[in-house]
Amino acid sequence: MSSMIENDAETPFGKVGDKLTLGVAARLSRYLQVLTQAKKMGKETISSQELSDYTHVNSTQIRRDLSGFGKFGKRGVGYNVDSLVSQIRKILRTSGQHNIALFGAGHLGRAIASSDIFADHGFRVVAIFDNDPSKVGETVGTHQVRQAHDLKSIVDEEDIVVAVLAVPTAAAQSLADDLVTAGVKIIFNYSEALLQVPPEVTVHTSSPAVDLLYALYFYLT
Amino acid sequence: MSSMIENDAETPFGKVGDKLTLGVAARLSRYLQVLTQAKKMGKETISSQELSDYTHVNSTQIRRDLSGFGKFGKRGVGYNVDSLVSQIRKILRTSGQHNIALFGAGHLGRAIASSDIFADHGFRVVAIFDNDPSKVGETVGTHQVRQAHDLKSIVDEEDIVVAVLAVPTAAAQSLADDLVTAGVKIIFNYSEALLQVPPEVTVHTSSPAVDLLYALYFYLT
DNA sequence: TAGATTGTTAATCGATTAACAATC
DNA sequence: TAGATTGTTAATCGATTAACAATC
Repeated sequence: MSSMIENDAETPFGKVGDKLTLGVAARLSRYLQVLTQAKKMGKETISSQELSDYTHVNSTQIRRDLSGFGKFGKRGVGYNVDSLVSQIRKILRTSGQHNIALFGAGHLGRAIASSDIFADHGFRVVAIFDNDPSKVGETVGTHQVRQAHDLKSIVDEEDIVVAVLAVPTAAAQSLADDLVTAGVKIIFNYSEALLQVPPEVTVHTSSPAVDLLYALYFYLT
Repeated sequence: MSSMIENDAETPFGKVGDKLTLGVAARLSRYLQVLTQAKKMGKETISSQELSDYTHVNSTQIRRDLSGFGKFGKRGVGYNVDSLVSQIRKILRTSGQHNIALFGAGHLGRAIASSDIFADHGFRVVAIFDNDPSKVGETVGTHQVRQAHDLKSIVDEEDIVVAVLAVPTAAAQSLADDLVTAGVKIIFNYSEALLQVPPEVTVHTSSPAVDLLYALYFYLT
């Protein structure tokens, strides 16, 4: 009945002790993205080759990554989309619900609030903030825009783990400071500020242009 | 005067023949992102350790990546931000201007059109399209929203390399088909569709939630 | 059965890192 | 000079891949 892998004296591939290596965790996340999309499109089964086409990860590596955690596939058939989604969620320990606070009720904030991208992966926007008095009180999605004061009590009450910053670059650092004080551990930064945070806080800065540069390089060569 | 690296019999690190390896190209792109932000903030010099703090890439590796192309740094001082930006752009062959067509004039499209994220890296939005008649003709940024017909002639005339899709998921695949026909080679997909394209076309699907899952894993463990 | 696709091995290749001399 | 930081080496470690038996 155990879906855990025994920890022998030898470390299994792709893992260091209990933790996944960076590479494996990143790839599993990508598989999850494609699987979630595939599920929405009604696909019931997917092969490692199809996953490879969408993720650009070699199909052997996909099978290898997955087989390290169990025999999830059926030879001659492929992987069941539904069950693979829940297996990977288990491995990544992200099966639960995670609460997000969204900062900034401009175009980007509204786009995020009305999108499924976070909801599909178990992230729920529980509060939207903006410091522009003309926006406070407006309804965005199912939330009313609030002013961002007394962050600490809101973060505690709503059990907020992640803050998404869709604010102007000039406002980002001071907001980040407040968030750190309030105890937020993961900041998802859509602004162009280089955020300074203590080591226990993770900042992920969105960078579509960087992704494009990368794609362009391989197009140009 | 040559800024090129000689191609000896032995392959230099991080390169396969003429081309960068995937890893090096990805990391150089990330350095560029941080450098561009640092430049905006008025920073003139940056050390490999600082770059490491912002990119989470080991500082030795950063020095190694860079030193493969020349001696860009100054011992005891660090790297000049401006000159490193132009060196990396040269290496990635993305010094020039690249034209983008943006599809979708909703919240996300407007957020993209009014942002500097693409402009800062030499990408210029040259046209915005939407099939909603009520949006056609509206002004977004400096452009008027157009209807997306006769794509081929627009792509040719405006020399469009990249299409950015900020359209509803249901509309994405048929638009992608039209773009492929029109000769677009890179599609940046913000929808949740799993796009099917021929092998010569690159699709990059934006996935903030996946990035979050990944960050969350390391927070939870 | 025949065809397809997984799970796994074994070999190779590239990434990563600590350490330190060079030098600004 | 003293302190800082680069450029580079050498060793290790993890990622990648082709190939194929197992089996659905």
